[in-house]
Amino acid sequence: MPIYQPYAVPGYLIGQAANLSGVSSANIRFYEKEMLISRHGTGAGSYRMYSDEDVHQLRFIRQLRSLDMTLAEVRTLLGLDLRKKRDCQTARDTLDDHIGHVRERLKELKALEKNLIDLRSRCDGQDPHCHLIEALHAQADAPAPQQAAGRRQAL
Amino acid sequence: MPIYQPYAVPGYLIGQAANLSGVSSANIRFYEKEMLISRHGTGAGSYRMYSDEDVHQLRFIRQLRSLDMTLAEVRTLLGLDLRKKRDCQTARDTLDDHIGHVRERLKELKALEKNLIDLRSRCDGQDPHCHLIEALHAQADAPAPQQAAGRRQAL
DNA sequence: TGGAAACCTTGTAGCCACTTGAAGGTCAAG
DNA sequence: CTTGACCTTCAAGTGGCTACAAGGTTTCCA
Repeated sequence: MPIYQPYAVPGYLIGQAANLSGVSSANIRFYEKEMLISRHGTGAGSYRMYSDEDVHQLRFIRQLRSLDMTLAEVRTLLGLDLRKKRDCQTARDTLDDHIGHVRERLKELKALEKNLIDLRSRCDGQDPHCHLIEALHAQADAPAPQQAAGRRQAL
Repeated sequence: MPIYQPYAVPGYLIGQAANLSGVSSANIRFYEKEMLISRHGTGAGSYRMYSDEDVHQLRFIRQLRSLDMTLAEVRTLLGLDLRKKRDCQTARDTLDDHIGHVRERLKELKALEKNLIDLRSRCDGQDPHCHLIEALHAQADAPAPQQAAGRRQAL
């Protein structure tokens, strides 16, 4: 069964590039708008066409995103030359920063878990008085440890 | 120095409520729009006025947000009666779910940290060839462990 | 030749929980 | 009457997408 195959030109349609890279079509267009991937005219129709290198680039981006890097970080890492010492330094710095972010967020989440477990332990559902709701309201009025604990963040 | 004090009415202006609660003025207006806090007409001017109870409610919301709960969860917990058994159950369920989310995210982040550290260890900046950039590109082309690892998420 | 199926296009809006900015109104004190 | 400290509404931006609507293009099959 010959799948949908328009044009006899070399390259992939966006849907095929999506399948090969694991990045959705809509997302590929989004990356194009964000200038993480370039669009090259096909001549024939108005359909976007992608080469094997494009697909690699998409997989590369996907890989960095799966490491929770921001698109800004991805932009930094895209186009680095592994033979240039400066680029290698840039890559290491970027990664180090990112590891720092991850560790910070880990710390916050661990503190959060502890806090939540402590709260949860106050209520077993037996007492006619709900110590859980009570504790939440009491903590709200406590003045001290307000600024601590993580507000919801990107990572 | 008698600070800015318009009207001799009991209650706080939005900025005062913001200071007392730790929730910014803009954020209070946002919560009002989201119906997490109600606006009561002042009669006098067109300024919003807040009571001590309102301030408590804001602090309560802030407390739940500092536990990384969503506004949907906050909505659920707002207005629960600590004397009702059903409400207590609701509170416990909500908290249990939330702890589940936090633990899931912790797991993901820990896996991520490991992955990143492994990557980082490949490059010391001595080799003329950057093994870090190389590894990133190589991992992008590896077919297997694609779906694993966390894409950036809310928590 | 005609029509359905499968793909593509652009554009817009929505998600979450806010923050920032513009343009202007209201109040108290000097 | 001005200053300035506060308030108002409305709109848009943040990040990284996803989803939808309305329509165009291409291939295949009867």
